[in-house]
Amino acid sequence: MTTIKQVASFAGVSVATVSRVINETGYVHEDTRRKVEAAVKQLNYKPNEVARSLYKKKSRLIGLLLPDITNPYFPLLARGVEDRMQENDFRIIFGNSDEDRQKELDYMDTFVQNNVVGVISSTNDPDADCYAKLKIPVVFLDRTSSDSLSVYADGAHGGCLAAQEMVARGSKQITVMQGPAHIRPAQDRFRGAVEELQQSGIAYHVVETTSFSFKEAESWAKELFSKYPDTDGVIASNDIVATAVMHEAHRLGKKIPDDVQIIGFDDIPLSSLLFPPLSTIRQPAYEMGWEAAGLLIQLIEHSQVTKSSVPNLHSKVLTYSSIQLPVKFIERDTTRRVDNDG
Amino acid sequence: MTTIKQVASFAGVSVATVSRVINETGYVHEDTRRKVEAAVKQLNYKPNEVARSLYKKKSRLIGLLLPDITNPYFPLLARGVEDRMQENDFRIIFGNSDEDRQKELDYMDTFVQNNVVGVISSTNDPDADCYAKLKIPVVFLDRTSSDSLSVYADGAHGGCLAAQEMVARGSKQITVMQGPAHIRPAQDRFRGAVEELQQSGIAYHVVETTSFSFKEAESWAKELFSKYPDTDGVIASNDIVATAVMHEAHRLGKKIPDDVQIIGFDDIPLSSLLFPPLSTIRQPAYEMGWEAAGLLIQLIEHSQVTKSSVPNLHSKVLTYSSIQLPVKFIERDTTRRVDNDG
DNA sequence: TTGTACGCGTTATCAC
DNA sequence: GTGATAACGCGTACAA
Repeated sequence: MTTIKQVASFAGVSVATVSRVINETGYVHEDTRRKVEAAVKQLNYKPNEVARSLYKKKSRLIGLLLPDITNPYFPLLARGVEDRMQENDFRIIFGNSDEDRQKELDYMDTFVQNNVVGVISSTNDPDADCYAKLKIPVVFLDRTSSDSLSVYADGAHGGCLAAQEMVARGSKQITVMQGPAHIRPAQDRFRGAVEELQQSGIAYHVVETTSFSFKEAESWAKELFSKYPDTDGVIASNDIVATAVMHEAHRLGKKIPDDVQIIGFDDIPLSSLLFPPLSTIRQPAYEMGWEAAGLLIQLIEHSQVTKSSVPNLHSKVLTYSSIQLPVKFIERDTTRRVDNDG
Repeated sequence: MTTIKQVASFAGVSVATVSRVINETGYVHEDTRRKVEAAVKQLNYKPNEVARSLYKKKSRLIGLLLPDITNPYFPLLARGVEDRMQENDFRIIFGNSDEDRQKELDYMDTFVQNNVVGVISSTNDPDADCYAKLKIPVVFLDRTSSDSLSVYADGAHGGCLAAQEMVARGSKQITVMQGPAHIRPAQDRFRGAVEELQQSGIAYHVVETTSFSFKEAESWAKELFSKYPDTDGVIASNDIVATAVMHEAHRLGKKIPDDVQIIGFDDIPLSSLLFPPLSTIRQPAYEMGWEAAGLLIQLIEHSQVTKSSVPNLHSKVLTYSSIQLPVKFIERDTTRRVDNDG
């Protein structure tokens, strides 16, 4: 690897001068600049990011922590983050937390040990110590915290929407699957749905679930139809769970959507490929990742930032706020057309 | 962030001593060790990886380059890599290449600029200059190169298997979808299938495809059934394409598997969730990632490595070789039971 | 306009 | 056993 020193001697100047042309800082004679640039090109010199990072105490790296990239919801988020970071010349140190506290801590440690300039995390506990102690900006993705900046979808409204659409399409005996208790967004959408149902005075049951794994979802689906056989509408906690419900309905010979309507949540790529294609509440996952990255970049670039909760009106300071993205009902074929209302 | 210097003065020793106890190198009196350890704990000292990396010219980072994490085949690979790396205290700088040469180069550059100690890449051109020039070990994942170490699945055999199973289940008019020309594994499985078909003397047609995107796959599926309406068996280039074929067959009112059998490739999580669940050739993606990471770690740890192609029998040297993992036919419901052969 | 010299936090090589 | 100290590659005062 060529160093700045080699470039310097090759160009017959000092390292300081090379540094100046590289970073476009300070004066440098046109001729010297050309010599240096020639040397850089010829030696194919690329500055050593590690040395830079050590000196400046900041790198071009950001940390990205997601629960599990294997869960089809997260790759979209990751891609949104990556694309925007890439465009802005930031690179990503990536890790899966498995919602495991220890792994989360380990990753946060190595993030700071590697001088990352910011982190994006999808954690269940945004108020955890490891984030509070951080001296670099953090953006929570798909999760919310009152104290920190977040990018998330409007889960409550999503749940509400699901309930409305289902009721509008004639379901009278609705069962709502309640997602894992420790996952905030799952609870938000659950509450949204339940509140809407209560207001409309529609009968509903609740089935509790404790994970988003398909295997387990299958057994909750069985439980659902055995406990509440009259169910004619299911609001699932996400698309994976909805898929399990579809399978079970299928197995029981129930017609979808005639006997039972199903609405999922997320709109993962899978959803449109099912038979019948799944109606669902779409979270704009890619955009969420994209926005989170954008927000973090802003935070990084204007380091002294005031959070919107405490706007400082006396000094010219940029204020940033959390971003809530809208969700949307995606009508496909596990719900009846509104015309056909029963 | 606490530095080694602060730990040193806190413990009343020199930085050298602290370094010794941290790295367990050289002698250090039991009492001193305890003092230092206490200081480390109290100050919550974590060595600065960047400084380490600068001095040693090697980090605990590896580069992982995948075409597109949004393609459901890749998260499994990524997770396999991540899990094994995590266990061995390596972290990952991750990027999507989109099969784009420039992005690939950019990522490789930043990998070396950040002193990564190894890279795992799923590239279409393992013989590219940027890999040859690398002074650190590389493992190609899901792709092969004669000159370099790879971890991949036996695509040719997979294609052959698909053809065998399809023929054994009575399809007489088989159409094979040929995957993108620039993607080696796709061509391998295609060739495997075609060779097997030729040997068995079975009639077959070929439909060319140029990507793995579902949108485009839909039009090829249409092309398939309009050009070759008698097709009673489809060997798809992967599960996404197979799904598109299922959709089209569905639309045309063809019964699966009675009128037409379909076999996919990969066994992505989606496949088992379709209706009917998709029969496919399973690539052990997670294991592939896991193995690639393992191989790379070996390479990193015994830096002077002889590739298996040139075994050096005269000196005690470890030799490594590429790893080919077996594929497997996963019988689900888009193929008929063998008993029911037509 | 340019060069010298120091420091960023570590590790390793010496002396002591 | 332990402690100075010179690197690692870069950026920036400061001097020239």
